Amino acid sequence: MPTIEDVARHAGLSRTTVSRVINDQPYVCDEKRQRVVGAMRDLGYVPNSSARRLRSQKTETIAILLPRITNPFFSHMIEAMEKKASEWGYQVIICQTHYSSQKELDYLELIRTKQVDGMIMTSVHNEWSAIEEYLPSGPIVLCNENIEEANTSIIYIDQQEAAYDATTHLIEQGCQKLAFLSGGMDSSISLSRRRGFMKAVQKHNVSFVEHEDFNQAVDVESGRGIFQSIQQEDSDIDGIFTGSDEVAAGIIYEAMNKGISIPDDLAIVGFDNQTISKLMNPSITTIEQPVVEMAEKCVEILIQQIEQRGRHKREDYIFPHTLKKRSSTAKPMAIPM
Amino acid sequence: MPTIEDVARHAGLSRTTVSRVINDQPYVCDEKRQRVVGAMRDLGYVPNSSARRLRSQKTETIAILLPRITNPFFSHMIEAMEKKASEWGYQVIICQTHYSSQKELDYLELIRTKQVDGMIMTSVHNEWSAIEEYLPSGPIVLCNENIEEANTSIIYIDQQEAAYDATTHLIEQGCQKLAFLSGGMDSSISLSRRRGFMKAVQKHNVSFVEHEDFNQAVDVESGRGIFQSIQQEDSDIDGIFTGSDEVAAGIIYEAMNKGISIPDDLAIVGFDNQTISKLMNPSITTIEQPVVEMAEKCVEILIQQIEQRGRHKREDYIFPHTLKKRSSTAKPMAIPM
DNA sequence: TTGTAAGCGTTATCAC
DNA sequence: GTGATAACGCTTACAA
Repeated sequence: MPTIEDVARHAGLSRTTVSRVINDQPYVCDEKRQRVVGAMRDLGYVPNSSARRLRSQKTETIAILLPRITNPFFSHMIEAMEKKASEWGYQVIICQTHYSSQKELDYLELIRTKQVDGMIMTSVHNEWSAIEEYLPSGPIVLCNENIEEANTSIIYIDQQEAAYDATTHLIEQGCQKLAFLSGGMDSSISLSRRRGFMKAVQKHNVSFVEHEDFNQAVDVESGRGIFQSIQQEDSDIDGIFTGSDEVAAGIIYEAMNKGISIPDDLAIVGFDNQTISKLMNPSITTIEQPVVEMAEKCVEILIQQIEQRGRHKREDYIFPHTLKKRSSTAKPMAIPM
Repeated sequence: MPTIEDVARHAGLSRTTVSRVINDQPYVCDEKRQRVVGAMRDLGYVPNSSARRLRSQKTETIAILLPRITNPFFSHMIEAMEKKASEWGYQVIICQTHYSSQKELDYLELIRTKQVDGMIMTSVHNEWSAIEEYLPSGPIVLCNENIEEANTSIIYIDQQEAAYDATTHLIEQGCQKLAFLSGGMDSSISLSRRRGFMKAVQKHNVSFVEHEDFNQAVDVESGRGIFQSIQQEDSDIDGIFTGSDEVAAGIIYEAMNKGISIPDDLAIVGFDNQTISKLMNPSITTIEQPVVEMAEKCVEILIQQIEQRGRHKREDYIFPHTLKKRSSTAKPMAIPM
């Protein structure tokens, strides 16, 4: 591997001049510039990026923390983030926490050890106070979760309002007894959605059922399991807010197998407007988030913070959501309210 | 940010000794080891990884090239790769080529500029001769595509055999006129599958239809489009090999809308055994690949090559595939053969 | 406009 | 056991 020194010697010039050419700086006359370019080509020179990083204290790399990339919501988000980052000349390191707070901390070390210039967290599994410790090492921007105490910029949709809209829709369709599913008791997202659900339920004075495993609804399998337990123990539930298209798909799949009619016997709302929500039969009513726009905004903000240096105060970017009404809630004799 | 020098001063020792402690080397007495550890803690020291990279000529990072991460086949593959790499202490950079040969070359530069120690390519959009140029810079392992000329290790399933099995299954179910869909004329995967399809068709002397846009079948939308064109121009086709569960889902979706019965009027085979193939109604007959095992093997081989240095000769790792028979091909009056 | 030289933070070599 | 010292390959004051 030739170094800048080799190029300089080959061109009969100094390292400085070569460096200037590499970095497109002025103060090199055309003739020498050509000589350098020629020498680089002759030797097949490429700048060593480790050396550049050490010298310039920049990595042009960002880390994205997420639970699992196979969740389509996150894979769409990452797709857009990587694309945007790449346009700005940044690399993306992917960090799957698999819902572990320890792995989250391990990955946060990347910013302390200067392996990345900045970080995006799409989920948060530690107390904010623990994450805050890393802020002095470089910018961290949140995308998706809205942590109240967080003193850094955040991108999200109004989860409470979204859940309220979805729940109200179920009620408008004539549901009398609801269930609220979520992917965990502790996440900021689940908490907000629960608030929205409760607000709608209380406003319209509709009853609802709670159950331990309603808070473990994360994928198709858990959706299937929950349907079975509902059928055995709470078969009078006639409307479910799932918080996930995959969970909704699992429930619908199992319901069809058992001959339960969706939406007549049971109406269901998903979340995220994933491909599957359109393809299922019946198709799934769901909440759409502008993932791509959120992802792009997030990368822009992060890179801007990286390039400006210094500490940045919190700014909230709240994106709009949309209720996509489809067959899984289209009760024939819905009562207009 | 404290440096090793600061720690050394704080502990009243030399950089060397501190370095020995950091790297768990012998020849440091217990007392001084403790002093160093204490100093590191006091100062909140973390080793600077850019400096380490420069010094050791290693990045502990690998790049994974893929078309788009939103394709579930690839997101499952990446999930497993990242997990495995992380177990070995390696970072993963994600590189989406979006099917562009130029972007592929851009990302290959990562290995020349020593930003990564090695590389996994899950798709190939350049001539092998172009990619070969990068081999001297570091190991590149292929996972998924089987390039004949490639002089590097490869992991794949026998695509020809898989397509042959799927096509034979369609024929066994009584299909008389088939169609072969693929995601592009030029990829090694499409070519192998086409060979397998042709082999089955010729062996059983069944007819088939060719059409320009049958080679542009990449996602749900193109599946829908192709169904429409088939219905207009080739409505006597009664069996389709799609090469993709998403395309199959698109066709089924559209067929249901148009009142065409699957599999009675039209049987369909997908590929990859994605979540959606089980959930669609009718469920999709498909070919399963052991993605996770392939991904893990691939990372192991790559890391092994990285840590052994030197040039490695090609080895082929061929994984088994399985035909998952489901409703989309379950013709009631199938003729056993 | 060009070159000299001093680091960036580590680790490896060698002498003590 | 321990500690100077010289790289690793690059950028950037500062001098010329």
